[in-house]
Amino acid sequence: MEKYKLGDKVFDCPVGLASNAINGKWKLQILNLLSQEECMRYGNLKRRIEDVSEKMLIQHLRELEQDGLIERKLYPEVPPRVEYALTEVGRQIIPVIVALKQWGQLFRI
Amino acid sequence: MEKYKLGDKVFDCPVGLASNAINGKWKLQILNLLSQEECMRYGNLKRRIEDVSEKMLIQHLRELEQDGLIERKLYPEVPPRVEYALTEVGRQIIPVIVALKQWGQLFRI
DNA sequence: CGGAATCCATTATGATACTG
DNA sequence: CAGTATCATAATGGATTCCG
Repeated sequence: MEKYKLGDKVFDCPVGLASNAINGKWKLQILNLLSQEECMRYGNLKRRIEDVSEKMLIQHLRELEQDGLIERKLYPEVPPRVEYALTEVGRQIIPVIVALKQWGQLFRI
Repeated sequence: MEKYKLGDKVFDCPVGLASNAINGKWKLQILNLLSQEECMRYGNLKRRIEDVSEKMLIQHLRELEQDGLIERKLYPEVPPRVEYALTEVGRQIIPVIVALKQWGQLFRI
C-alpha cells in the first residue's frame, strides 16, 4: 500500500496528509494571504488576520515552515525585518485555496 | 464590508468560513469518502477511516450535518441502518477535495 | 519589530465500556 | 448496527509580561 510522508509523519492517504498540514485555526488564512502577496511581513500578517494572537500566529507559521509550505526570511536590520513567503510546494497548494474561497463565497450574505 | 454566514457563525472572509467548516481531524477524510460513494453507512465510514474513535466520528458527522454539508438518512429497520451523503452544498466542495488530494500526492513515497 | 516565556482556561481528541 | 456515556489526556487559545 502506498504511503505519504510529510516531515516525520507518515500517512496512508494523501487527503490525510493534506488535512494534517492545513489543520489549524488560522493556517488556511495565512496561506491565502501569502498566495496573494509574493511575501508578507509578520506585522502585516498579524494585522490582516484579526483576532489571531501572536502566540498562535507564530506557532502556525513555524508549523507551516517545518512542513515546507512557507519560508521565513530574516533581514538582520535594525529594526529587524522578517518576511514570509510560500515555497514551491506551498505555491502548489494555491488551487486548494482558490477552490475553498469559491466555496465560501456561496455563503455570502 | 461583506460577510459570510454558516449556521449562526458569521465570518468576514470566505476562507475563514470554509476553514471553520472543514476544521477537524477527520472531516476532510469523511468528505473525501462521501464524495466517492454516493452514500455510505456509519459502520463503513468507521472501517474506512482507521484510527478514528466512534466519539470523534459521530461528533464530526453531527457538525458536518449541522453545517449543511452532509445529510443523515435513518432507515428504521432492524438492525438499524443509517446512511450519510453529501448535500448539494456538500457536493460543491468536491473541487477542494480533489485539489487537496492532488497536492497530497506530491508526498508519495 | 518580531518575537519568547509563562500561566491559565477552554477545546479537541481518545480509550473503554455499555445500550436500544 | 449505530450509536451513548464516562473518564482521561492532549492540543489549542488567550492574556500578560519581557527581550534583543
